[in-house]
Amino acid sequence: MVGLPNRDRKAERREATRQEIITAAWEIAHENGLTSVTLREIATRIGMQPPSLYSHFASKNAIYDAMFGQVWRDFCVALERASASFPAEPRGRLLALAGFYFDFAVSDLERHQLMDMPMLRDFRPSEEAYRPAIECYEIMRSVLTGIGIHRQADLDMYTALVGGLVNQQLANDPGGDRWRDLVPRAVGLLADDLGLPAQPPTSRRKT
Amino acid sequence: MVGLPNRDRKAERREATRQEIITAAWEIAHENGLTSVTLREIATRIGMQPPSLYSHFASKNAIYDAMFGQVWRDFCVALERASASFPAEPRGRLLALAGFYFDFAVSDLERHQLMDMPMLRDFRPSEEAYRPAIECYEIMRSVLTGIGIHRQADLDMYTALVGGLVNQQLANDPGGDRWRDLVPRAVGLLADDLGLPAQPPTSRRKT
DNA sequence: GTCTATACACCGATAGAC
DNA sequence: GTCTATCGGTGTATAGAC
Repeated sequence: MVGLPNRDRKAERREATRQEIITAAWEIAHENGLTSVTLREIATRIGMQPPSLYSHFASKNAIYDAMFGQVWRDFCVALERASASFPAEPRGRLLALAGFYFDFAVSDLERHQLMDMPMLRDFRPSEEAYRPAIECYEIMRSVLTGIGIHRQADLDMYTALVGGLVNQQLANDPGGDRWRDLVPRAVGLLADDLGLPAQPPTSRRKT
Repeated sequence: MVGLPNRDRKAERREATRQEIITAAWEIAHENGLTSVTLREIATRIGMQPPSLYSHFASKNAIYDAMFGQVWRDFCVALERASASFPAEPRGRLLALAGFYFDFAVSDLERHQLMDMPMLRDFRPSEEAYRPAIECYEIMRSVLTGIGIHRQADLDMYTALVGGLVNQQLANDPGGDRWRDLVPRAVGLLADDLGLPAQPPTSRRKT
């Protein structure tokens, strides 16, 4: 009896090639900047002719789109995993969330530009690629809600604060710690403003 | 006696043409984005052939350079003029400075991108064009110093805070007020943290 | 100083053979 | 699915006539 193969080798090979293309695109982005990704250069790196890429992606923007979706999925997974270990205590939890986002964003400029900045003039993520981004935002919001941060104005203040630190770090001290070191202080300011309960003294023996 | 003309009409005409070019470049930047400025399009708008622009600027980046220098000079003048009317009282003065910068930055996205963001891949301002930017920074710093803000970490916190609000406003609510409305609150937080004296009650009759 | 003509190096995308 | 060949377009910049 001739059944269907239980592994679709063809589909696997196809997916592997798509990944090769995306990986090469990230390589170029990291070396020469996000806007320097070209079909020619991708093709050269993976040993193809440029037109062959159209067998796997409908256009150059479709490649950006796949990159966008993937990094947001990555962030989603990393955030969900990390948030399980965040402290339960509100201030510690807020600081952990801010620090996690800061470190993730700052560790890869081009990724940050694709995820959070409108750098590519005529690229708009498809609805499908945007879905993980929304999912991510919901996870972050649920963490903040759990701390007691509900009002939109408070969320806006939080995003401006953390985003501002990230941008200054990337723009003025890439690879350094100048604004990273300000994260606890900035989060503390916000926590005071929001009236979060003061952090309990750490590892005090029971009295 | 044949003297030198007291007005150099030729030089004046030349300067006027340079200005025409720069103005056209800003027009394009505002309509289609900073990176969409091309020599072809500039030439078309002022009724020239593209190569003719090289009689006035050595390269496309030289045009960006002139734009960069000019907007920073404009900001310098505006800031110096406005700061004369800032309140003397520290908290009011800090808020006035932050508000002034916020409004200036937010009122023109492309100008902000040229002044404060590294958007143009292979454009680095010349030393001459950068000079007004430094002068500006010194004016801002002197205002902050006058309030009692000296430490680098405090200045860094200020720039991150205000810059963060600006970026969120431009990215997520262009033309709106969502983050503009948070400026007083954010500045208040920072003022508290720095221990600035509390603002006196406004327009209290003398007692 | 402005023009015409052109060089040169790219780019994304398509057609059609194999 | 990959190739070759090519199209039609972008862009900056230079040479030389006027």
